[in-house]
Amino acid sequence: MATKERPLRADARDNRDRILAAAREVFVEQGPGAPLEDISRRAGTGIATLYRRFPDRKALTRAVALDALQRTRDEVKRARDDEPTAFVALVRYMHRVLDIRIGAVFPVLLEEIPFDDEEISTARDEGVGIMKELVATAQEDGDLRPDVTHGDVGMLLVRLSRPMPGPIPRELGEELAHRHLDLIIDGLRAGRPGDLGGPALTFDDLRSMRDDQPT
Amino acid sequence: MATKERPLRADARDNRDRILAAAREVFVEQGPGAPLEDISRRAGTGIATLYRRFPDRKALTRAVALDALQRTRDEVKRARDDEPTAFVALVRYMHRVLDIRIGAVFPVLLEEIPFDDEEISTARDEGVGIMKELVATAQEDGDLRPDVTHGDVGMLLVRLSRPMPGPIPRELGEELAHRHLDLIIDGLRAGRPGDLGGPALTFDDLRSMRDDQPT
Amino acid sequence: MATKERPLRADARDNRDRILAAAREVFVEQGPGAPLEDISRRAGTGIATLYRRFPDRKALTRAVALDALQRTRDEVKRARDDEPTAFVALVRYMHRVLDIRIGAVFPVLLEEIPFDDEEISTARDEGVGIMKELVATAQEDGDLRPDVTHGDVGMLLVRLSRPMPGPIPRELGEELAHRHLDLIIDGLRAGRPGDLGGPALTFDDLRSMRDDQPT
Amino acid sequence: MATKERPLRADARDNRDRILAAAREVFVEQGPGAPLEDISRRAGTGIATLYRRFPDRKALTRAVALDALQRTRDEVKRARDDEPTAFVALVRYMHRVLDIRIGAVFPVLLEEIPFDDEEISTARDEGVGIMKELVATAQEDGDLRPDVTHGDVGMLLVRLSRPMPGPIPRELGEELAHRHLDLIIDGLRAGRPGDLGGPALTFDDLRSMRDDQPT
DNA sequence: AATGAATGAGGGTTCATTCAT
DNA sequence: AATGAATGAACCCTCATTCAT
Repeated sequence: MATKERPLRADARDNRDRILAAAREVFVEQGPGAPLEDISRRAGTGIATLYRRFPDRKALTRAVALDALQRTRDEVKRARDDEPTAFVALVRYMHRVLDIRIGAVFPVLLEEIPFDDEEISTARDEGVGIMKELVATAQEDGDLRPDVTHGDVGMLLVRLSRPMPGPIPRELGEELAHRHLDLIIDGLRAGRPGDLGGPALTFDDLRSMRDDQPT
Repeated sequence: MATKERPLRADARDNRDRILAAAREVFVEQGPGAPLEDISRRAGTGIATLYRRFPDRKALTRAVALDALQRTRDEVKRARDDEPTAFVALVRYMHRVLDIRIGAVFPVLLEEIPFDDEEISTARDEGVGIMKELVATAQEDGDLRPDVTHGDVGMLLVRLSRPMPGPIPRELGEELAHRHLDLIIDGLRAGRPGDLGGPALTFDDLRSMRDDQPT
Repeated sequence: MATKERPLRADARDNRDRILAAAREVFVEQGPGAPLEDISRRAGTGIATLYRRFPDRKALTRAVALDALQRTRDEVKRARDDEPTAFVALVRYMHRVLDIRIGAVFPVLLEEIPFDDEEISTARDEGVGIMKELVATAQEDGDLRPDVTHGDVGMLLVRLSRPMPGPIPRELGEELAHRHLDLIIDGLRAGRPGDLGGPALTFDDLRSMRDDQPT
Repeated sequence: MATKERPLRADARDNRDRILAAAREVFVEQGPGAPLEDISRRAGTGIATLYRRFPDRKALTRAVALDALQRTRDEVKRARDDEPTAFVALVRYMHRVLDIRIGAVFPVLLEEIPFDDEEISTARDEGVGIMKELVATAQEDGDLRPDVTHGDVGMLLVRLSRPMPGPIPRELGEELAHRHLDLIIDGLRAGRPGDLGGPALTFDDLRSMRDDQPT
């Protein structure tokens, strides 16, 4: 579904990479609706070059998202492999996700990428799969409260990944996100007094909701 | 300061209220840059009617913000007066704010509203003032962890107020927000293991950031 | 063509007059495209009252123009009757026309009022007719150079009647118009060295041009 | 001061020139508030092309004004250098300005252009300076009446530059303007009977009026 | 292959005109 | 009869996308 591309010439490859990096930055700063010309300018190329690499906004968004999902998957793997307990791995993973900032494109991702996009699905499912295991294990270990789902973990990360509105400088904003994540992590620990109300959703629930929408 | 408006005709009043309600909803769903025509359509009026009531986007934005701030202030007062402990009052207040649910936009609004707008300042300062007291008292009572600030409380509410991206039905989205708030509240309780990193900001810090911006 | 109106009630008559006066002022200040709401506000009535008296902008413009044309005709009559020579009468008439400021609506008048508007035609033709006589007589008297036409006189008045663009205060602008008229009058006197080039047009020429335009 | 523009591509240069020419024409015909879409249509381009060359209405207006001022300055220089007497040079200059024919808009433009725009100031001051000399010399020579100012000359040109309202074909309109200019020139000659009333303004007076406006 | 230029569609805002009180 | 409110059409400007060099 996403193969068959012959390798790009070296300079073209460079351009593609620079555009992707610029897009990541600009999306984080201005949101996923930022003017594409801003992106090409930051990448130091003409707008037409951007369009040669990415046929339209959706393709660019998808590429940024795919990249982020792959990094996310790599991070969760590494966390699982490196850390002594599932809970510690989960904590490390969550902080890394904030750094990757997939939240910047997540809304568009959910709304516009076709369900059967293989590369995307693969990266996401691999990442989610491992995260799901970490959640289960941490609950078995008695470290993570039993009434949260891996869907909660994902959604909380989305909430934290979006930049705070307002005139908060970028660096400070990132520090705040990590601070608030720490706070949430303390709420995730086992032994909390109250039971959680509200719906306990999984990623599969979210996916099937999307498929129901006729929009 | 409410500049000498004579009472509107009944039908005009109705329209104004409907437009305000529609704006609240649409801003939450689409962000504060949403097309004004979407708002007027949802209110069931023509676009020019919206403009007759609110001379430009800023005026409408301000009205939505003011309304939300006033409701918020009323809720925090009621919570303080009705509930047995400061912590319980704080919890109730946070859930109510999610229902008012407009938190997501108001930091953005504050950027666009002149610093010396009296009605806005009054409503905000009253609300924040009481919330600050609740935070302090709950910490003295030993119910709230000592390393969170009232700024954290406000910002967490902002994060929770934005609807999750994707095709999640509105009602479910609200239930999720309350669920995640419960989780966060458990993280706010005293006696948590880890210390919070990151900057401990107050509302005054946020305000002074705004004043520093050259924009 | 413009009779048959039964006399208005006294207060309605008042409103009509106030609106007409306001329109004259506003057209002079803002040009003939000024917002009608500005006019009704200056007249101290609601916009709907204006529309009750004048079904649309054209009707209002026409009324202002008719009023100005009638005053103009009256002025030229009075000048002819009062002054000792045709040239002196012509000079007086020209200065009076500047005060009446018909130029403010003249463009619209020429472009939008139907050719067969009787009241308009009558007032204009009476005024032009007398002016034509004055021109002829002044030329016979040897006071006015023989190569100008009454069309030139009319067109020069139009040029002088339009307000100078830019930030010139209204009063000063009027004084300047009279000053420049004095200068032009000196150019109109008999005994000038050069012959005039260019087309020597009459009002009838202008009228027939209009009728040719398909626009 | 010409902000570092690299030379445009040939086709873009063509478009720019065509848009500028179209703007000149349309502004003269419809006034400086004419729809920009009319201008782009007359230039044979899309509206966005106009906006690519001129970021907003002000920039276009400024470019038209600058172009006219530069041509005017060139004409007055050439007239001064070529003609035997100052008066003859002045006469030639005035006729040339009518051909440039943009006088009608530039006072309005000057309102909208920052006082310290160097290119504009330079072109204008050079042109006005030479014209001022011509006026003074012609008066010393006894050819020009002593009671007119160079401000009068400029303002009369503005009045003549605007097209007559109504359906007068463009060519005829230009011939009329030259005819009326001849008439005015005869009024400007020395030895005229009447003294001029009204305010004798200079360009500096007009400029200071602009600076006084609180608008 | 890379670039800058051109385009059309969309959203903000104003105003002439019609409608309900 | 008089008023204020509501409406749609027009114009400004921005941006995603296509085209010519």
